[in-house]
Amino acid sequence: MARGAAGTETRKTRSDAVENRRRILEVAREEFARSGVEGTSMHRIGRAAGVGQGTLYRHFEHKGALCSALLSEEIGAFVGEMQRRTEGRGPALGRLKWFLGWVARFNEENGPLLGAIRDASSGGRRVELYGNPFYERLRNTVVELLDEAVGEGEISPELDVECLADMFLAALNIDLYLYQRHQLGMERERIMGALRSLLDSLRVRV
Amino acid sequence: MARGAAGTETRKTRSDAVENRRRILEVAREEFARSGVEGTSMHRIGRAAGVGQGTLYRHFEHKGALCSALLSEEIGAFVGEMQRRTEGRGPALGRLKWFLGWVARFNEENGPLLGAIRDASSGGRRVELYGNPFYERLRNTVVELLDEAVGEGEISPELDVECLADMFLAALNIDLYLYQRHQLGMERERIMGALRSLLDSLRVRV
DNA sequence: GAATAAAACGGAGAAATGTCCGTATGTAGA
DNA sequence: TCTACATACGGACATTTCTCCGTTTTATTC
Repeated sequence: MARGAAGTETRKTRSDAVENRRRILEVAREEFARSGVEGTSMHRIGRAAGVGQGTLYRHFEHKGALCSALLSEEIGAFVGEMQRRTEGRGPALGRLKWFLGWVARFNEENGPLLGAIRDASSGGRRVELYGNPFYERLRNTVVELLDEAVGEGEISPELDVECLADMFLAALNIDLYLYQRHQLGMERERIMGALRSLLDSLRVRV
Repeated sequence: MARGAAGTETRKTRSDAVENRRRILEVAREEFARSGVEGTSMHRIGRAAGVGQGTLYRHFEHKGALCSALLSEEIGAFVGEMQRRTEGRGPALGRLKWFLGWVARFNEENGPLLGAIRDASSGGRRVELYGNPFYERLRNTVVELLDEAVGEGEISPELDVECLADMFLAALNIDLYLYQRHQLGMERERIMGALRSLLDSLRVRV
């Protein structure tokens, strides 16, 4: 406790560690694409990346964390694009519908991967569906749009927009979505239709 | 294919199998209570019940299935009571609100257990949130109540009640519920308030 | 009651996840 | 460049879930 006034003395990350982390992600992406998340063992990822188990787990606490890191990369672009396009103008409720449709399409495309990822964790370390940066951004967008809708007098100011935002997103929850699509055989358009009708019913009638 | 006209010839289940199944459930309930779901291995359950792994897995395909079976027992009474009390009369939408409130209260009481159970499975065999008998019954009840509401002219006949039923239940999804309660610090009454306002907005205005 | 075949049992072991700790290596200061 | 040590590496291993298959038991038929 003698040196470094702030006590936040920090050493540059070792270059081999940086490189290893990069290679693990690269290899994992390939292997997951080839054999699926389930079908790819952590052991194999380690070997393919040329690192031992200790190293692998030093970088990613568990398989779910590795999946999350991978998904984060994929998601980045999606969220950016999406948020930019919801900033347009026009009735906020209309933009919210469009936004939720986009989320449904994302489910459609990444459903299998998301499902696999959600299944991939064990030992109580499942990938969190809520409370991660991705969900926060989705949630914020919905809240903002609902707020705008309130501001524009489209919907009642008495509504609890925070809570409703969660509920609209829950309607597109990946677990439910997969169940409706594959177990119940509903089409995406049907699901979106129901959700839209719910949004429309919020409208204040003159 | 000579005997048994209907071809549904069936043999009485072996008594040892019946007894083993019963004992496995009994032991599992105890061990889970003592050490938690996570902290109890299938191995241990087998030993404590006096059966081998093969037998254990013959009765319950995977740990999640055992959890489900256990939960089903707990749930039985709950669902019966619930369904009986929703058969009363009065406006269907009001009864639906009451019913969903009941589900929320169930979440409140069994949340930690449900969460633990949901985490407990591995190898892609997690406890299914959808498509199990419990969910089916919840879903059916909501669908029936919505249908009644349509019949009584409370809500529009154009609504997709099947799909909406899933969405209302999704609003009380255990994962979301736990997140709202503990991460976001929302009270149960707040959550129910938002859900009720959503239901009210469905009303056809005169 | 004995024969028979279907059903269930048991436990070794395959395969996966995640931990531990002795060893190696890169970074910073002299 | 040399030294010191924080940091990262590696792989054996403990633990767990679930499978496989030879053996045993039970219900049924005669």
